[in-house]
Amino acid sequence: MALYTAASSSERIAFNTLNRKTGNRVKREFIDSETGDPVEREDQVKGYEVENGQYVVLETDEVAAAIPDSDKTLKIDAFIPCSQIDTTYFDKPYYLAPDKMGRDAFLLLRDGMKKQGVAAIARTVLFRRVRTVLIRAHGKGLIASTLNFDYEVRSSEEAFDDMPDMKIGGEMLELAEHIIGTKKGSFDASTFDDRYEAAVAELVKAKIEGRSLPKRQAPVASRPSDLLQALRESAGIGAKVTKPKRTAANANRGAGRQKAAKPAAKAKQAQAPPRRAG
Amino acid sequence: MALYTAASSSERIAFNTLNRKTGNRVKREFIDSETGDPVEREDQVKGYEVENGQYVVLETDEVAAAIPDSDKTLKIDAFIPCSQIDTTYFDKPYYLAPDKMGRDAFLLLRDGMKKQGVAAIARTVLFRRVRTVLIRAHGKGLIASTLNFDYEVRSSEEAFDDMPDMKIGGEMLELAEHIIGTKKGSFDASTFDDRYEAAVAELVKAKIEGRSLPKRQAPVASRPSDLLQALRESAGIGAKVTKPKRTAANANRGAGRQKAAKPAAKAKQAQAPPRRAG
DNA sequence: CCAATCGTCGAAAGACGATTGG
Repeated sequence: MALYTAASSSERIAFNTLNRKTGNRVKREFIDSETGDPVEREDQVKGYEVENGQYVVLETDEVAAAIPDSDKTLKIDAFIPCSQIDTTYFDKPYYLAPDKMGRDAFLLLRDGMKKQGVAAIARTVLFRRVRTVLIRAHGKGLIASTLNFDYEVRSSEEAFDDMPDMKIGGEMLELAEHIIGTKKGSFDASTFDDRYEAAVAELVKAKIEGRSLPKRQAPVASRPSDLLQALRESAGIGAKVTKPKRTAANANRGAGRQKAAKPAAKAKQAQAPPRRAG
Repeated sequence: MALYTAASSSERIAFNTLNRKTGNRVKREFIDSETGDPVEREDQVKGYEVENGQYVVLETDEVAAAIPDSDKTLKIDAFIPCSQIDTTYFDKPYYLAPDKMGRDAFLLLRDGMKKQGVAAIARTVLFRRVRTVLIRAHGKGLIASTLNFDYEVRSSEEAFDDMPDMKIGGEMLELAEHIIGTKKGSFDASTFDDRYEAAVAELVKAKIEGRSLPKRQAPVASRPSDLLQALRESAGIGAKVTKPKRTAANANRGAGRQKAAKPAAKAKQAQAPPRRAG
């Protein structure tokens, strides 16, 4: 079977960090916190803090030995009724498709599960961990969701600790149901848009075109991929663009590193945590 | 309303990187990729790569201006039938509990939704983005799942591109259903254990106790939190523990940084501090 | 090339964001 990532934030606008003074990209170097000397990769070891400032040292290969062997298979443990699934455990979704070999078995699994109204609990090694996955029929194929480990999911008891054990009934409940009835809608993913992403895209576009952005204009929400397309088109127009000076010797290195470019604008964390809503 | 993280990997064993030669912790410094000079935080700006090596510069405050204002509320857009929900969009789960003020409204919402078999689609600002969340009744309270943005979820079309449009029927399907029937189980989160985590915990424990670990022993799968407890108990026994040398001048800084240390041996948080969103 | 990892920051035991492994 082949796994395809079903959800990914890779379409987001990606930035690199630059040095304002030179326009060059920035890279990070690891230095000793006491001596300030650079620490090469082969001198970096893992430390488990036993007590304040006391560490047990673990060598890279010792940690690597703990990684489970991957036989690249997906082993089904059991089939469970779809009604029993606790979605709190859901981690990431992957589409599952058959490879050349297992097409018949794949279709049998899909249709058998669909007919019985069950999902499969399976295990597979994914990124160094043995992951439990939940497999369900999904359209023409299957969808596998990795499940959080038991220790990762908190009990709701604490959160609902001082919840009154009271049930609403009678007229009040009818009123609530009426209000709910007036706001019926449907699950429409096209409304799940990302205004921050749109605003950042608009900002970049304005910069490229040499415009200044009106303060706090409400950005038009649209698919970032459309905006990326627009950005690419705008790019030719040119504006305040910084071209880093580079030495001939470094030209290749720099080009290679562009691939590593990573997403996401981190600006100031304007979000102070405790927030009241609702 | 208050939001409580329902799933977190914070109970995992966390390491710090050490310099093998000195036993000191390592920290990272940002340096200019061409000149090699350190780049201070205030000189770090975002660059959007327009073309190979050409960047549009975005200042931190410009990017920050794109962050939506948070009025700290949770606005319900609509109620949708639970049957319509596409779990491919699920991102992270949060428990929702009422604050002092809104207890009645909370219970009305919970019981009204439960009775009608619907979930609420709402919006709130979470970590700089306006997020769409799906709210459902869950035990005594509510659970809110952030939903992936539309552009983050891939169409399954590509993955299921060359899936034969064939349906299994008759005897073969019956056989499949029979096999499924023989492997019926239940959704049991206690079996969702993390063998890698357990093996790493065992490795650390062995190190602390001065044992050497048998090669590739099959680690006993148990809750990492139990293992962490065991580690704490072992810690007194002492073994090969590295104590970083520190200068008097750095003692305070070092102590301060310990807080920053991801508490590997973190005792279970009595109660996760609620993020207020309500 | 993408996605998961990893270390750090800072307060939220969570998210960011550069890096690297598959």
